Amino acid sequence: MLNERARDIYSYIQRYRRSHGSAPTIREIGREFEISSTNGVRYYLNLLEKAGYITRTGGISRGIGPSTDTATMSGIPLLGSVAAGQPITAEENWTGSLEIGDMFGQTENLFALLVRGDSMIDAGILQGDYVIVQKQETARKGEIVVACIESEATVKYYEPHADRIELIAANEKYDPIVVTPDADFRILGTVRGVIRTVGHGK
Amino acid sequence: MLNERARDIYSYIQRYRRSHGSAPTIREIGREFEISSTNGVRYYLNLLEKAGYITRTGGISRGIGPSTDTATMSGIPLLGSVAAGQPITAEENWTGSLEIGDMFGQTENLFALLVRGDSMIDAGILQGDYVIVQKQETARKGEIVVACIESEATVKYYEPHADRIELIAANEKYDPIVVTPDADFRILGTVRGVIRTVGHGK
DNA sequence: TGACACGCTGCACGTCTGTGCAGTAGCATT
DNA sequence: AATGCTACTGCACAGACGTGCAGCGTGTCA
Repeated sequence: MLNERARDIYSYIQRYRRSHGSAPTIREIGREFEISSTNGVRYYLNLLEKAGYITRTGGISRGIGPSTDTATMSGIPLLGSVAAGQPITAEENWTGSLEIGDMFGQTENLFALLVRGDSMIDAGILQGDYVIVQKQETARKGEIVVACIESEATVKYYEPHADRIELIAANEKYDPIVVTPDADFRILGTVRGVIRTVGHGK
Repeated sequence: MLNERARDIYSYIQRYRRSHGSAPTIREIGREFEISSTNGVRYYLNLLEKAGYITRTGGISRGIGPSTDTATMSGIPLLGSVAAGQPITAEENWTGSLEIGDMFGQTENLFALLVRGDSMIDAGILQGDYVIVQKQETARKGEIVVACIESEATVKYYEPHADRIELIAANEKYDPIVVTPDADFRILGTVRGVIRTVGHGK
């Protein structure tokens, strides 16, 4: 839909807003991307507006607003719920967005997952909670990871051993899952936080 | 620390930024609060800046930024931790702010509390979690409330009876607290959510 | 009753910023 | 060789916007 440079500019606008609290000006964007004419930038802003990534208010300074359809907003994308197939690819499974901002540090590689099941109940992660996940391929011993085994995503404690990896639930009802080196196993990320809403269905 | 009008203006700035993606201009704030002179507004902006609520970049339009110390940001004010004296009055005990946005519906009467102790562990609320609390004087049976008994704030299940109120912990180690009608008891709000960050101290 | 802080008004100035119009180099089509 | 699209350059203009300076009415504390 958009070319790479347009997406870079969109990303820059988001980052700028996060750190400055306001959108950048046309000239600031131009300086960043070495576009000397304001109309070079306006060309891209028109693209972004037509594609629905931003809304613009004419005539006023820094009139670049977020898109109106609630999802794209800012925050952390909400990608679905753990225990489905293997989502985690950003555009698909986009079921909304969590507004968390800088609470978990850099939001670049973060996303949220809705937890299904009670396997992490002793770690205070209940059914219906959202886990905030940092996307990464590795993890340290004892961390809570979101992993993909045989196309199934789960949340578990990560316990690597010399010849195998154990994924341990925080619930006595469940036995550890032992992963051998030849299994179809991949770490999707490590859990960095938990968010829960209680009451009146919300 | 700040008077009411200054806090109203701060709140307006936050709301404006959320909906427009940029901070308001001095004149826009003036229009909203019926302050006809730009310097009437600047007077308050100086207060807010000195108090650390905002940072300002001189000379540029919409140069009102969020405060640099990560906490205050926008969102929900963070008022301290449960089990202290009796905080919950907005200005005092303001130890930061959680960026949650619209996740819990209207953020007007919400605030966050850091949980101390393990009395709600079976409800998935652990030590170090933040509970999101809706400020209100009443609660329904079975809701998790933040209540103030004899100047002590606690988080418990709310179980009213004809002649007394019971506050029940979600931990077998603790017995219910029975509150008689003549006791010094007040509901501060009901718990609407839980947020936890895990890993690397953050 | 004088001094001083608070919470503004009013205005002029200069810079920041979005907009409109005109033009161009490179590339792919036709 | 002409056409058209992409991705810009360059410039001038008007209005948006922050800043500085001067002044004023009200309340309070001494």
